Amino acid sequence: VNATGLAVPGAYPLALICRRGWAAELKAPRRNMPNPLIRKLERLYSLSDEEKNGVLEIGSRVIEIGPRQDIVRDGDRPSDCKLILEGFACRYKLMPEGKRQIMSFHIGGDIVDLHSLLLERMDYCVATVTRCKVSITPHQSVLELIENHPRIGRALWKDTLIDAAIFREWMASIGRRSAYQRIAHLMCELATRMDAVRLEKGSSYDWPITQSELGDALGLSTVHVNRTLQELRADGLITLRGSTLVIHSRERLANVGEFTPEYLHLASTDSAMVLNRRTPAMAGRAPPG
Amino acid sequence: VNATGLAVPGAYPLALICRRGWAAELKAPRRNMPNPLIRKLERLYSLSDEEKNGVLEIGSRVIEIGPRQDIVRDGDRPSDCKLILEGFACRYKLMPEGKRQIMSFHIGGDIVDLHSLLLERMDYCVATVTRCKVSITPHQSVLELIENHPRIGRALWKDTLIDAAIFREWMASIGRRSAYQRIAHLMCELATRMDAVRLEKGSSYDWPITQSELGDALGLSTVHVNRTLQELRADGLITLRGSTLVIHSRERLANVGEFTPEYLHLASTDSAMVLNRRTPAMAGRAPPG
DNA sequence: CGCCTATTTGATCTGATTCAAACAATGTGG
DNA sequence: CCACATTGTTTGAATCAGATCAAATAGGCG
Repeated sequence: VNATGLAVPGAYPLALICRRGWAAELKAPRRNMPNPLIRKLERLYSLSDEEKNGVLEIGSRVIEIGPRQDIVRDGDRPSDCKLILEGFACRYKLMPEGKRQIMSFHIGGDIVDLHSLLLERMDYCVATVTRCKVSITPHQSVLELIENHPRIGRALWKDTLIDAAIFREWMASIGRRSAYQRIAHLMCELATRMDAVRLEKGSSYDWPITQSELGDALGLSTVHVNRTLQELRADGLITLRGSTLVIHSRERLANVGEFTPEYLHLASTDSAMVLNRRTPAMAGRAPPG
Repeated sequence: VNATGLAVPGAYPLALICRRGWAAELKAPRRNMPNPLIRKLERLYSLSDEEKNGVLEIGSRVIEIGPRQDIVRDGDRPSDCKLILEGFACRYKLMPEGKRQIMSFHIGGDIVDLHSLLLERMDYCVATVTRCKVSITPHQSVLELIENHPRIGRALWKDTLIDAAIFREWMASIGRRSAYQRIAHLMCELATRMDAVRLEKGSSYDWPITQSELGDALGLSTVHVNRTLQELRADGLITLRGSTLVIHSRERLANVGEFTPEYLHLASTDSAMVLNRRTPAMAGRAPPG
């Protein structure tokens, strides 16, 4: 049952929120980890100390939510924003006849319903994929924060623009790439985004996404996802067992999936930043026909 | 040839821009028409006189661009924003092997590359569909404007959020609806948006989109679009001849395409509206839940 | 009129869906 | 620790929506 009082058929159960504490985690983080919102924002714009203090003063609370639970529902009118701290989540829409389209996957550092800050009514659902730790911040606090620190507002706006860029790339995938390419592309995207969070490039990744979720994300049937995954394995591109994905050659997989990271607008690809290389000369070029 | 100096194979020719005048059109509009940017913004938030004056002082220029010409290219780093005043435009991506995915269609009042205001590098192209009148405003001016009038920044942010909502709905269409439904859905969307601009609901619409463009927008082949259009005609849902679309029953077409207008977040569907209500005290605050 | 672009038609092929059932893994409670 | 339930993966067979290829029409326009 959502805010409108109507059941959403086929939706995941709504999360029973178990409160963990008020801001405690955020204000006194363990292991010298900076506040996750600050880390997120700093990947968009570097912040002044004053701005960072502004963020720290925000009253967020942290909750934990089990796997496959709805955090927000289509039609809801949330009064706070949710930031994923740990775990996997996704945004999706349910359509008549129970069809589902997953619109994006989210990992630590992603804000999943910033949409609701300016547009009151949700037009999609957000659900966890794995158990998640989620930080919840009242709209009121966010609005005050960006009122006092316009650059933070700018950073959040930028974040939603990157969101949109990812949607566009998915549209291209779903509309114009084969099943084989779509899966390869998605794997590259998520691997790249996970690399950006952990600040190093790996080849082994946490992959809690089921084949039916993959299908719903890529506009394919579960059966066909299964067979296509087998092809990818047979071609030596990946190993996927349990919930671990190993990418044997990132370059080959990217080639197959036509993946180029520009649309993610990671600092490293945009201009100056952390991660690895990238030849500026090649950036943004349409691949030669 | 784009900003990187490289040809984009398969792209439309880059617009040869014919300058029409500096701001003239915008400052002294004919027929008592308000400034189009103001009209656009007012559909998102109502503006104070001071804010309106701020908009009026902006130095925009108006240009005309012929049909099927690129306005901005993937990889470009524009230094201004483009607002469509008249005509049809679209955003698209080109992929290897010449495949194209159209991501959105645009009509008068739409800003097509607000993306570039905060993210320097374009990750998509913008092209005209028909001859267009386009207003061009330097980033610099827009940035100054929103610095002085934060609510205008908020309105623009909101606009990009609606953009993203439309992308999401398209993803759902392409990923999970049949060809028949996709076409019906797109027709409903555009009809609804055109109604919003002209402020009345009609049944006859300008439809300059070719079948091959339709296919590229919906992830279908031209041939299949053709046959599906014939089905829609045979079922008495539409008449499409020349560049005029007549929708015989909006309700039936919406049913077929599973179209509901909420995701467009038009003022009338979202409760917090523009023309009515709004007290100065509320300025900058989120609309009441 | 002739050129170019858009639409239409026909025939054929295939990537992907659907339905159904078996199998594997993981967890749960007794 | 096992029996059982649940959820996810795999397999096979039949079918279909939509793609592809190729060629014929129909419009629009200089």
